[in-house]
Amino acid sequence: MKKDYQIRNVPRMFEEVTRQIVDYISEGQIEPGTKIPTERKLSELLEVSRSSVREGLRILEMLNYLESRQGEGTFVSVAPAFVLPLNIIKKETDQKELVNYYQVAMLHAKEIMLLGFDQKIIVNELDLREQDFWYSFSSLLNKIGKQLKNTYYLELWNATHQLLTEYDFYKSIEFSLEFDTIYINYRNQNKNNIELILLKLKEAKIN
Amino acid sequence: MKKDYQIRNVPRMFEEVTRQIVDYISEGQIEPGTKIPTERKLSELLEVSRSSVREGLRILEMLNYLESRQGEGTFVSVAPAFVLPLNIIKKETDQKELVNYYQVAMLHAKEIMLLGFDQKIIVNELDLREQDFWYSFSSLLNKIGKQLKNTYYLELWNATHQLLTEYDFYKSIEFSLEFDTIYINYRNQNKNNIELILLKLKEAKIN
DNA sequence: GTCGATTTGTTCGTATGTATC
DNA sequence: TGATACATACGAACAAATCGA
Repeated sequence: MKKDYQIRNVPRMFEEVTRQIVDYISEGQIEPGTKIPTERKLSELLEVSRSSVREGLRILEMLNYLESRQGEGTFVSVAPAFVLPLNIIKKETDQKELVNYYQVAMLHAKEIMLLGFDQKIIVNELDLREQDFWYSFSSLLNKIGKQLKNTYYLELWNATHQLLTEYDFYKSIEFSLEFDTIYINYRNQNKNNIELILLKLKEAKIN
Repeated sequence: MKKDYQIRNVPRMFEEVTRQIVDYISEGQIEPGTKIPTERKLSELLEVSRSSVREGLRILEMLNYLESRQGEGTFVSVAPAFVLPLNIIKKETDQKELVNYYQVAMLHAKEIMLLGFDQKIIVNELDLREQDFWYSFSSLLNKIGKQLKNTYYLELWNATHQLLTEYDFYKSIEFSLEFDTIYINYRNQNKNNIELILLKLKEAKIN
């Protein structure tokens, strides 16, 4: 008699711990930066061993709910809506995976700019002459994206962009485009031009 | 002299453990389902304590690189490209967050269908008369998305869709649409119709 | 600048629960 | 039933970092 109809039916201590701590934070409306009880206190409060508490804390730390610092304590931080495993575990990766992330990034870049038009979001004071294309582009997207009702498009952009930067992906893209071209087209509300540019960028040749 | 220019400069054991295990898996091209050495063996091999090994394993388990089963062992599994913290830690959530995820989901649904057109992906044998709209819709997207060069759009759809289902979000959407409408329009390659339908769905009223 | 208290990081030994044969 | 292998869990101890008196 197999029980292949049920997976992970046994809850484990550390899962309970993560649940409790998340509840503690969200119910208590604890602000980011606030210190939470020490591992030993949590161990007493939740009536589990310190080891189990630590396993739970690891999970929350990795999801960016918390940050632990030796000698100081454990602090609440701002959890992202999306986590990219590659951002946590730096491993060897083939170009194909990165291209996939790149296309997702560009999809969200496009959505951010188009929604920026619709919601008439104006971006001023962008002086990035010294910076490279992708840095500037990301700055623009952040200025727009933060003002959108839905900030998840931007979150996904930032998560993928960070990954692509750390894996040094952009250098392998063949394209010739000044950032100003994008910036000016956005300010002039040339929707069609922007769509065209972003499409070309998305379909750019990768070395 | 403060060292605020550097965060997390001290690597911790469990981080080293995760890195090593990931390397072990990817370099050895270990197939999903394969058993990895026991915690005690890993502890000896990596020359760290059992607790540290376990903290590392927790991380990889949560990112779906691994799965541990008591009494059996720890097994390699297929890691996703995106992780949604809400899918791991079930906590109370306000509707606003879910709407954000919903819009991201719809963005990717649209991308999957449009790319499905371009790449002339044909979907047959879809008999879902007994199922509800979202189940059928997701089935269609999966049939198309799996055949795309870039499967990350589908991954993001599935991750968000799973979340929305578990949080029982769809019942709060006001819309009246038969799945057949979408299916027929896709088969007839009515690109404009599809775009229109998906836009309406994305902008649907939420209760 | 030193000392002591606090707190996380890490290790080890032991006991228990679960699956397989 | 028993034996073995393995993950789960606990608690005590010590190391290392931080902070304030």
